[in-house]
Amino acid sequence: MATSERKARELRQREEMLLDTALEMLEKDGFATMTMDKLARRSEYSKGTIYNHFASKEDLLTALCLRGFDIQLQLYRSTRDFEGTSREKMLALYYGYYLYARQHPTLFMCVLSGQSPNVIEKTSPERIAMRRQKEREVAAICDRVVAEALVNGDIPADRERIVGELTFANWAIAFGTTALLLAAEQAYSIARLDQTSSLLTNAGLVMDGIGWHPLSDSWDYRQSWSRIQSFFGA
Amino acid sequence: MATSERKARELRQREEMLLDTALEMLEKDGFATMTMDKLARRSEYSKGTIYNHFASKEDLLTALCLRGFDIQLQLYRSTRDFEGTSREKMLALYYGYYLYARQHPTLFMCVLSGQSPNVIEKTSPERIAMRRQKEREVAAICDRVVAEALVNGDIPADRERIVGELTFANWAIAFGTTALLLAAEQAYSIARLDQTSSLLTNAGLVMDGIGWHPLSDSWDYRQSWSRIQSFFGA
DNA sequence: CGAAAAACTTGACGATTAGTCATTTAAATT
DNA sequence: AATTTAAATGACTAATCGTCAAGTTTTTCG
Repeated sequence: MATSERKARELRQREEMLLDTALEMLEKDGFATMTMDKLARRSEYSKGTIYNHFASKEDLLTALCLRGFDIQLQLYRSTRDFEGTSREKMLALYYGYYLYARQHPTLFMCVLSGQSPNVIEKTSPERIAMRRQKEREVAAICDRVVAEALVNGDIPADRERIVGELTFANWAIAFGTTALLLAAEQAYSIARLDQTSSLLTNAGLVMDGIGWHPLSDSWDYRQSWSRIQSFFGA
Repeated sequence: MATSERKARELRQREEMLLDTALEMLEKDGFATMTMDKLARRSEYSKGTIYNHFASKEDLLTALCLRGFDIQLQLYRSTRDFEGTSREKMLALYYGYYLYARQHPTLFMCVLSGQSPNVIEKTSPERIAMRRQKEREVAAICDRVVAEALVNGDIPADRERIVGELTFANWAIAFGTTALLLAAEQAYSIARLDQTSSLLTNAGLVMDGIGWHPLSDSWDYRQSWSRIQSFFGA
């Protein structure tokens, strides 16, 4: 059945194209003003066809969330080649997260609002499952860095520390800082330079709090930060 | 002109009533399903009258944000009478924030989504100003606790530390932790006990990272946490 | 190849929704 | 009591999501 395979591939390609278009509209005008009718018009397919791909507007939103996770994952995975201490590797993840949020603020917000019950209810079970899968993949990458640090002894094992707990703490400060800065930037207007600086500061506080060596008073993390920046820049 | 005063008072009362009703509907069904028509029907006023109070649905959303800030502020202010170290006082603010998010998850989310450009654009300038004002009040309460700690010497002054920076770090971890837990609770189902425990942990990490004395290895913050809990419970 | 069957596409349509505004109703003033 | 002022109303418009019967294309198979 070569034909059916080709069909499936074409469907997948069109779905990507639809998501490209939706993303474009989204990046330009936000989610509220992106309508299914406009998407139909711009993609040159009918609304019915679009509803063959997405069960609802919320299902489309979740499909975009998946893209968000993919971007995040790609950035995270690219840090594999980054050389440095375990703490620097974690810092690279922070920076990747920041880049993702900066370059795709709308997707970043989608991932957040896509968690609300109202969206989940109207999303197809398949996509919900995919979302969970990707979330797990993201968490796994952070877990790996934390686990390495625990094995190395970079994080002291004297207090009973669970990997998931430490990952969560880093995730929470990264998310909290990024989300607040992003929101503030949109609402008021905060300089971009202050943003990465705040993130570095907050990341440092949590990792110092964990006791993740080398601590910030015995290492120049501003320099690490620059190194990470040029790593991603290259 | 006693009559016009009475008029103004009646208007204000009705507005509160409308917000009560909207909040009820919101807590039950979420923002998307709360419609102005339904609000009109349930409040037994016409749509036109409702639009005399709120310039748009987004304006109503912002009015609800203001309520959220009021609840948060009330909880924060109530910690004035809480006796303890400066770090315990900050911890009490964390707990107040948690209570606010727990008891009014929808308002909590409103405050977040109410920052989006799309909402702000459609909100009346007066309410935007009120929102900013309340944000400042919340920040001021945190700032006061941080400033006290700096004066006390509970936070070491050796590194140059700015009050706003430290407030922001605490805010970011409190917000990040709470928002992620809340979202996870709604999407999957996470026990409530783990939630306050995570918040205590994360708060501890940041404050240890700041070097906020007494550090967590020389103080039992679980006990402080219980004390705060019963303080709010009373 | 050609006809029947299966799969897919389409856009008009129904049901809702945000927001407006001419009309009606109530209140205040003189 | 008449006039003026202010406020409430809900029918109406435009826009939106999602559906589905009718039409079109593609595949299958004798």
